[in-house]
Amino acid sequence: MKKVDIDTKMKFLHGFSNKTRIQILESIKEDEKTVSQIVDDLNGNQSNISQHLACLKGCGLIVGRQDGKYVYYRVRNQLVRDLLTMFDVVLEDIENNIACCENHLD
Amino acid sequence: MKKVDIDTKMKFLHGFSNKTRIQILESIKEDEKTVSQIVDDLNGNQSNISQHLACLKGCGLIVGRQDGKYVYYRVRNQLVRDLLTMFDVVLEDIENNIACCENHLD
DNA sequence: TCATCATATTAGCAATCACTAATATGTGTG
DNA sequence: CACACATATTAGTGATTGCTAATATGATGA
Repeated sequence: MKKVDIDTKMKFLHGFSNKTRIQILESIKEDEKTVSQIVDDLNGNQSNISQHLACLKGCGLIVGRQDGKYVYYRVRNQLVRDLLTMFDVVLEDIENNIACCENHLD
Repeated sequence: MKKVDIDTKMKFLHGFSNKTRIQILESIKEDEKTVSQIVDDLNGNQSNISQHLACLKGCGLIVGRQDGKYVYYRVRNQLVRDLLTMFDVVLEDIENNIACCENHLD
């Protein structure tokens, strides 16, 4: 495995550090969507969503393609999808672990 | 897979959103270390590192154990370790992908 | 070409975050 | 007990981030 530059890595990870961005990623995890579909989906503000889409694109997490007057965004590839799934897996595991190890005190 | 609350998830992901925290995680990914060892490792400030350790503990990513006058921290479990590895794998893949798809312009 | 719809960009402000310095707590040892 | 060392906590400040509203760009179709 090639060594990864820490600043590049932080730029990449920054994509996951905001609730709206995570919601966007989840919204388009399985199928591509237009900006307006995403805005509807999240009940969000067009400008705000558009900014976050630009951010996610900059992080390399999503890609967009123009089709007529619409722009479709999707998660870049299967690995990114796997990573999103892994978040849930690890978090669930941690929650169980914390629950079972610390509730002695109740 | 149980459904994961989005705010809990954000709290968890927040752990990965800062360079110092990522460096701490990498520093203790394989073996546990005392706070001062980590401070040395990162060439950091004791107060600052201590705050980030508290944050990472709050995120559920690391655990600490006191041994005499030292506190040893380690990554919570293998799944978290796997997630850290996966960051590198996915990022490397993305970098290659971007490199090969966008350098036509040069 | 003009009007309309989809998306992107910009500016300004409020909220959050990370850092430093100072101080407090806690633990072992003479 | 008193001192030294390891770690945690607090307060204050500067920097970064996210949001909204307004505006700009770009594409379609009458």
